[in-house]
Amino acid sequence: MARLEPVSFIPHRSTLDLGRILWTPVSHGRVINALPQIFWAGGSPWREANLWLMEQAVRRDVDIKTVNAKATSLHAYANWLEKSESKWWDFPVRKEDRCLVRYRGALLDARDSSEIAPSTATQRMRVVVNFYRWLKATRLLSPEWPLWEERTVGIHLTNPFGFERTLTVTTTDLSIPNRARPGERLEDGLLPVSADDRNRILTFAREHASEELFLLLTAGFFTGMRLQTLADLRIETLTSAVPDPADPKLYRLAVGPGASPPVATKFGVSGQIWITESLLAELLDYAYGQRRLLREAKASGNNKNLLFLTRFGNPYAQRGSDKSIAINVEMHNFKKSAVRNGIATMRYFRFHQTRCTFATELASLAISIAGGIHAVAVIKDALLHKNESTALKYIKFIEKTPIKKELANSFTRAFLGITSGIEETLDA
DNA sequence: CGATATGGTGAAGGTCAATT
DNA sequence: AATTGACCTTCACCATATCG
Repeated sequence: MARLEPVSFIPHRSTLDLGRILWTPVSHGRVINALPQIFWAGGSPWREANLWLMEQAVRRDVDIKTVNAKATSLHAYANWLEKSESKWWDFPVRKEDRCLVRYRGALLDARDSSEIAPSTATQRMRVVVNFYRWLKATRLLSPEWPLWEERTVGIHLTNPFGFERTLTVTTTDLSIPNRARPGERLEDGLLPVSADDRNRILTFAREHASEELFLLLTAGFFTGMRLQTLADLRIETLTSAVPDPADPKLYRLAVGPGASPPVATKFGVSGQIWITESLLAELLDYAYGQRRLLREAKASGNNKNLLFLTRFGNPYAQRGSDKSIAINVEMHNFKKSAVRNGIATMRYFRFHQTRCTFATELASLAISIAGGIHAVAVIKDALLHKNESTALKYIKFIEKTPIKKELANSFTRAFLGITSGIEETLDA
């Protein structure tokens, strides 16, 4: 197996001094801490690939994360080359014998047998083709035959204001289109859980999970906030909640970089999140409870006002990134224990499904009261979506799924105000 | 299409307190 | 005081959805 290793790299310049080559650090160069480099199983580096990665890493306009993502794709290719005993420069006359064509086939097989997701197959092929483009441009590879056939296609984009423009891109006959799998999928490819399952999950969490996870799940199911946002909620976010004009039982929380205090959101969207009076009260209860105050005491300065802290007083959202590994891990264990205890639907449960479930419930309620078009506005508003298209997916999903709703459930009662309120404002 | 944000996972490592 | 084990966090890595 080929290896992928991060290497520390300082840019140098070579000068000739009395016939000797001297290497001096480039004065404006940056140190690259984790430059990914690929090594073959025998231990020798894949020089061409590593040079390509390095060239991108020194560019200011490319994020090192992107270089890493590319290295991962190229690493997968290197492994395939070794496993299939192919050489990366092997381009014989027969098209089906060429390494790129055979790699494409291997990716398609892996995709069709569900080893990798369709988007991963697409990504891997794209990166490899990019790499070969660079190889050709730098003359590191000068094959006798063309590696692929290129053509130009236009991609239609619609911006949030409804203007259309066309993006012209070059594609090859090797690229793998990302066909969506059959079956309805929503944001992040997740399916919502039923109201019954939601209640079962929350009941189980109340008994078998930490108080923090229980509250996070509850908040996720009833506000639709992402884990990242929940983990970054501040006490002041709760205390400065304002009642919604549409219904005094509903409050709104300000989140995003524009809120005060700021709360993390995906793509830095600022906006207002709906929360029911009772859930808000429960969170505030927890905020001033002994359990959380003990954690607050251990927290450092600007973390003290976080609503959710680990038992060491650390934020659940990992510093310097948007991950929340502590929660991931507890979710993982929670899932296992739930499955052991007979909640079979928990096997494939992801935290993000709480958001998806919220959106779906809200969508079906909004449709039944205000109709599809108003429902799009409600969903977009509640989930802080940038584009209507994402909200529309939920609506389409609901319209295709027979809704067996118990109209008197608590969710409906709680959110009646939102939908009827929107209807009034839109009618006015 | 290309770039990147997001978050899921196994394994290693850390913390704490009961037990030896 | 050292050991042990439950519970938890962190590290390193990976897949994949989404934006322009």
